[in-house]
Amino acid sequence: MSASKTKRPRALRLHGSIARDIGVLIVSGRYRPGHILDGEVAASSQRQVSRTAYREAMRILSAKGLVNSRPRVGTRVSPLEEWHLLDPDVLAWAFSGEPEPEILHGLFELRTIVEPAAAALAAVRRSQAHLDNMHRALESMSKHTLNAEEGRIADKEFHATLLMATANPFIVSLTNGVTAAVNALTEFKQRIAPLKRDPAPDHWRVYDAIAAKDGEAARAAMAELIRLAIMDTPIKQRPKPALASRPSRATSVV
Amino acid sequence: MSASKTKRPRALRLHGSIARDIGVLIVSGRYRPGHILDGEVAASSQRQVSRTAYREAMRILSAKGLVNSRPRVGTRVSPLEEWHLLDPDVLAWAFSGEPEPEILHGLFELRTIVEPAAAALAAVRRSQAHLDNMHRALESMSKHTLNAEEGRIADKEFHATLLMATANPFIVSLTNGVTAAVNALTEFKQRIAPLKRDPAPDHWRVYDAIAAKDGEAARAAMAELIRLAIMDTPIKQRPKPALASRPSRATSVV
DNA sequence: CGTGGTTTATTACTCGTACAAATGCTATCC
DNA sequence: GGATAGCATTTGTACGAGTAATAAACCACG
Repeated sequence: MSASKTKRPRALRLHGSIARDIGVLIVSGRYRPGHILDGEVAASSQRQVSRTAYREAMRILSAKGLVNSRPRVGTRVSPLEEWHLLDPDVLAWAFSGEPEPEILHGLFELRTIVEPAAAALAAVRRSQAHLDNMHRALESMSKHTLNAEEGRIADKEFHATLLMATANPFIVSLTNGVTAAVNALTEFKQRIAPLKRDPAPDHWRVYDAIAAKDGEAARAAMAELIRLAIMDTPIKQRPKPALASRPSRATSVV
Repeated sequence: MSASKTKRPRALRLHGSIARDIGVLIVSGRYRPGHILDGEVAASSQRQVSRTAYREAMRILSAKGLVNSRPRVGTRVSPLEEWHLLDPDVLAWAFSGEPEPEILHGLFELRTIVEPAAAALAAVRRSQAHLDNMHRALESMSKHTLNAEEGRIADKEFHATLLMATANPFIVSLTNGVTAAVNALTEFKQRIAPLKRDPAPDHWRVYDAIAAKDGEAARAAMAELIRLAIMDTPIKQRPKPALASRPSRATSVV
């Protein structure tokens, strides 16, 4: 699991940063679905980069379902339902600013569905190595708390190991995305209001159930953990219903 | 939902087909994680394409977590846990050949977790438009059966609309991937052994529960539907445990 | 007045070459 | 023997030219 220490490029390459910039503009709502970006020549010269680099950035965004390009039309921002929201990068971009309440709620709802079930599977399938790893992570988390970077890494590690213990490649694939989001979310929560409640006990209850190979107990403990995490998250109530009722989307979706 | 009829390029572009070719080689296990692809100049000249096109293909694969490139090292196939398995393209590539039993089982397990919960949400949140759309899809499915392309499209439409009715962007995002896989899977099942059982009644039960806004009934009906779908799928028992016990992975995962 | 095929203009797509930057490897020096 | 500077290799970035796809304008025809 410390496989996440895989050597990566220190800084993003040019095409990577262009993709990130425009990707953030898209997921943050600055470029709405249907919006047509500037042509390759114009956009690349505006940004003072080569057309090659800009095109490679477009390939990245296109691979993540955020845009699609066609001759004679240009590069158009794809409708929301085509976005690969579970892609780790897309998720990270979505949480780079202040996440929309809608997104926040949706992510918690998904976690409420998937993670308790995953905990139940993990309880049955986990190896001793998984268990040890989760134990180490929880000790580190208890020691450093979520106020320290090290504690947040341990939290991520705990959830990642749990999902890996399910031995289901698709659930494992959710790992990166969800942990990326949870990480961003934890930092976000810290920015707004430092956590008062100690989250370690909830995690230990999940651990104990998994250690005992008790699937149903693990499911219940994880459900409770997520419920508490939701309680701790300051969902910003949107005072203006401007964005809430998007007439343009409501009609187009179905 | 006929929004899925969005005009798409008739045929894949050059970079797209290169990405698909190499992507299939990777997900099918021909290129194992850690394998280093040929250098850009060699690979592009072998395929008689420009380095530009080949590089754009690499950017696509990289965006889907299948490879990562670094100067002086080359382009290396990423470890399995970094693959974006829920990406529609990756999923389609995985099912383009004969899917691994491991993958098949994992996908069904994920559906067992997500779709009943989604059905319960959909029952509460669905609009009349959603309901009408699902009704149309089921009528078409009952009429054409899954043996015809039109019936399979209707099946896809039913599941897609159901997931959309949850009004959860993340669950909607699962739509494309899961439907892509289910579609490929249905075709696969048809190739092996045409379906004898009529799947329409199971779908109607889900529909009725959603129409009645009965969340728990919808959850149960969907769970049963998936259970039956699993029964209908000929899981090929792998006689040789060769691939089953991958010592290289087991140690590296945790 | 509409309808179907044809042309055209625009845009992304592909190509080839050249040079720059990053980085693993190695020889060197202390 | 360990740090360090140089080297070689591979990807990264840039530019310019020509090709292919296609939406929209156009025109002939019923």
